[in-house]
Amino acid sequence: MVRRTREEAIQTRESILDAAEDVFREKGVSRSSLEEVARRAGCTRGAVYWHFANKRDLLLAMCRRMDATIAIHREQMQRAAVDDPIGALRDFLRYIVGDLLRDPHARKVLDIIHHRCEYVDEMREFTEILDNEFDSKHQEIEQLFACGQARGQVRPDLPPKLCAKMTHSLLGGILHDSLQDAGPNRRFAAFSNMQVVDFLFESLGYRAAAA
Amino acid sequence: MVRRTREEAIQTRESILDAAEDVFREKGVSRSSLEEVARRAGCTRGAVYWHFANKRDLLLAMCRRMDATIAIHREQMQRAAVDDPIGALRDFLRYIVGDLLRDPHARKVLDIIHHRCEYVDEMREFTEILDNEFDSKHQEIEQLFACGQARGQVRPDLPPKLCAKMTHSLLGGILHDSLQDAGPNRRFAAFSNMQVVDFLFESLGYRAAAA
DNA sequence: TTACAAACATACACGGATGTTTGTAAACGG
DNA sequence: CCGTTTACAAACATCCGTGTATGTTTGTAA
Repeated sequence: MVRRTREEAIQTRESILDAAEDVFREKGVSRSSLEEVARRAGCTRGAVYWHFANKRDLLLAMCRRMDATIAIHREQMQRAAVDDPIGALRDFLRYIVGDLLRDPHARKVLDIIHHRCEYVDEMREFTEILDNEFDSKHQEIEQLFACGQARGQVRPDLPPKLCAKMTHSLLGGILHDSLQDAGPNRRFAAFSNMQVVDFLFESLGYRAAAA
Repeated sequence: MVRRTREEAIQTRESILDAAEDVFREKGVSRSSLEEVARRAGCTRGAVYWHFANKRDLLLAMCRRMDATIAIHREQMQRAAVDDPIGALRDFLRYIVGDLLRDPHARKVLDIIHHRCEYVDEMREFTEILDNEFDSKHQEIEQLFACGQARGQVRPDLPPKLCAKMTHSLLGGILHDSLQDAGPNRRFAAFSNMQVVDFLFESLGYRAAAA
């Protein structure tokens, strides 16, 4: 059985990506071989190399696949930020620590790039993908706080840079923590994280935008 | 030249550890060979295998060497916590984001175990070492907040669990962030991190212990 | 129906890293 | 002063994963 139809080929590609998520998560990226990924996907390395240039390319595709989900919410936030910057930011964070961290696919990929992958020269691109979503969003977050503060949504005595750093670091820490435990206490963790986010915005003196 | 004196042997061991810090940080743990570590240390793999069982053992020793520094401060905190739990905790955090993050050795090692290393089965021990200092200190931190709250050092309406999660996540995020940039803006980052810590405790309603 | 190309499977070549073994000179204790 | 052990260097055996090249079958368009 070779030369599948186009649909079947796409299915193969997806199953390779799925398998990679599992294998990478279990063994770590560098310690897992494309051979095992192929086995887990029910094909051979031939198929893997047909769909992807190498392991790095596979990992990249894996990231991009789940990145699509986040991107939608991020764009939505940017639109909402026009007339409620802080509220939009808060909602985005609530989405991340809520829905996103409850999605198994997203959890795996995030776990991989956070704890199962070594960041070094060639891997720079990955950092940038993540950066686009969370990290180095610093500038944008700071901007949002500046706008929000001008509208009286934030405590006036807090420098936007401090607010941004606070928000950014906290989110990073929450991700770091809650990606570790895949146990049955995930629900609680997600709930608790939500509380943390809410407390943050309360501390920053957030009040809903006066439309 | 072989068979050095005892002192020289110790020096060799240290230089291997130093070299490992650099190599691991540059290439990532799995992508760096013991051969290169040896070269960088001015010896051969023979010396490395004499002092350490394998790469994993070397990494472990590396972690322990710098862990010693932190342990001292942690014990000091535990003593100080007896009559000022929250203040002691705050000082400990200030030490971490201040002095510790300014120490080049500590920065390298922390960077390695945070971003240059894949956490998987065998690496569990490392997580535990780190956990002892920062992570899963959750229980202890929560305990401190409970005590502190009983003494009126913390806003009475905040659950200790929330305070702990807040503190813990924030610290994790700060470490994550500030280990990334080794640029000239490190000073500023350290300063800024200090502000973040202070703001956290202010938000939690911290007030000095009434001795 | 033929001819081509897609979608793989199989086989091969290669390097690079690891762990181990052996050699060896100098320090050290008696 | 001599045997033993220390502290390595050098050489060896081995394996594992990667990348690539080649083979094979089947959709599919002309």
